[in-house]
Amino acid sequence: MALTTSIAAADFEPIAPDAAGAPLYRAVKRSLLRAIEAGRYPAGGSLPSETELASGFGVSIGTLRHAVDELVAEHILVRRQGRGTFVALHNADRFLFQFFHVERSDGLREIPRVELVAFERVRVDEEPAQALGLRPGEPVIQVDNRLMLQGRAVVHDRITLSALLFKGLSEKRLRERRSTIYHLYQTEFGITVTRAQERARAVAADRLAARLLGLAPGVPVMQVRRTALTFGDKPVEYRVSTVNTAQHEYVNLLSGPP
Amino acid sequence: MALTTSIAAADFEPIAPDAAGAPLYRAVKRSLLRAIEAGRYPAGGSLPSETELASGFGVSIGTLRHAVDELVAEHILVRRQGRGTFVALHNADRFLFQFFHVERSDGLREIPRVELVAFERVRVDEEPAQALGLRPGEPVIQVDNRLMLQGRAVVHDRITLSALLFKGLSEKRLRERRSTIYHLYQTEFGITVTRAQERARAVAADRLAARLLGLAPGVPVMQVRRTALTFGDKPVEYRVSTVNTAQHEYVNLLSGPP
DNA sequence: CCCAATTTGTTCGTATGTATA
DNA sequence: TTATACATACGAACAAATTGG
Repeated sequence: MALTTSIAAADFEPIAPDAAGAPLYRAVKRSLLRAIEAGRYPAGGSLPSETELASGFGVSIGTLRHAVDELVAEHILVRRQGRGTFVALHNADRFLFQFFHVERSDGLREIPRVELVAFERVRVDEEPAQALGLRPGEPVIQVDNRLMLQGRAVVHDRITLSALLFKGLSEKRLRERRSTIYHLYQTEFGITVTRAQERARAVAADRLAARLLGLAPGVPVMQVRRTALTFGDKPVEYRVSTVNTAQHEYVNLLSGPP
Repeated sequence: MALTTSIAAADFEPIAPDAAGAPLYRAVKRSLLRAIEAGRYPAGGSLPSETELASGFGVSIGTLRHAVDELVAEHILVRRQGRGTFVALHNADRFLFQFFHVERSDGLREIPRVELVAFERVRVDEEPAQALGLRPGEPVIQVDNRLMLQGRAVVHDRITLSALLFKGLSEKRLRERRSTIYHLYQTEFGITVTRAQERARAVAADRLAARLLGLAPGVPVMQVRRTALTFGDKPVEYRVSTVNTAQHEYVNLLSGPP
């Protein structure tokens, strides 16, 4: 016999229209999203079944599915026929390549080997402060990584994270992680990166980049500034990547108009 | 009284399952896509109503909507409540910015002023030939544009088009176009660009770029190679953009995992 | 190996609301 | 105002995938 206890009361906030005349499925979607943001369901965890959710919200199965459809389209939920609906998990290489855009000029994609070059706790500079919505001088964690492809140093990443948001992050935990750093954010800190914005320029390699990438200073390199966002477009990571594009390229796939 | 003539027979190929066990709405989607590709409905033109299409295909309204939903998500169709369903039109500035990614470092977006620098009919080189799926030496049209932002030359584009595909394209028609070049492709040649792939590198400015952008040769610039695709991922345009990123940046918005 | 229970996926049909011409 | 078109919401039935006995 299946339990038919109320779901809505305990796990979700009551559904209320977003605005006058707003569709019902949007209210359901918002309630689901709030529950996920609040960590009510851990990343990778399963939600109640569609029939349970629908009856819990007091809506039809079709309306519930419409709401879940949109969350699936936004990559926040994942559906698996016969198993259930899950909070999206960023465990695989698939996720890596969603945000890692460097590949060899001939099109070869490889998983980069990451070398941690430096791990520091510092006060935040003007530029990352603005990107992360912090006041200059607030404590941040600054990580320098070197990414190797085909045994060659191709990318230098300088990552800036709010020390408050990533309380307890240590060099050890960073070194000992399996999988990607975004997977670490998600599993260890409950922070899911949903989107990112990147701005790229061509610059002459500075001394640090030249040394780490084995280049002559002044050689043209690509500099990519990335702000990674979580739910509600809240910034959680600022990253400056310096890419040696002598043998590699920065790849971008565009789709049609929105 | 509304006409209830059969739609499917005249306008669409009969729906047949893609494969054993493939869902019905996919077959409907494919048939719709074929009709659009074939130019059965011009860009910007309206499709028959959902009820007409559904009865024409012999499926329920819900199944028809599911098929159209996917085409809308892929930006191939546009729905307007109370008006109808239309083949997506690339008329607006909105479309321009879908493929134009350069903006000022402070975030200012501006519509570029385009100067046609050269228009030539030549035999295609190795690189654009491969991108366009042509044999080296086939006739192509080569267009050189200079893009001005805030009165400054910021981008040089070299565009390569198959002379066969764009038969009748002249310098005059190119100069006299309103709107974007992709809009011209669509309205004058029936070619709709749906997606594009870009590969970027940092390079030292060559003499041509230096002259056109008013730079010293050797200055770092971004070089973006773009292949623009139409339905069925058929390549229709190859473009090499050289960007002076001294005051401007190349912007890219990423969404979550697929 | 098969069966049964569970869960999502697909398809159908109907009714009503909202926007447009 | 009226007719038409898409948007939302409801409910039902069966298919397909998964899991566990």
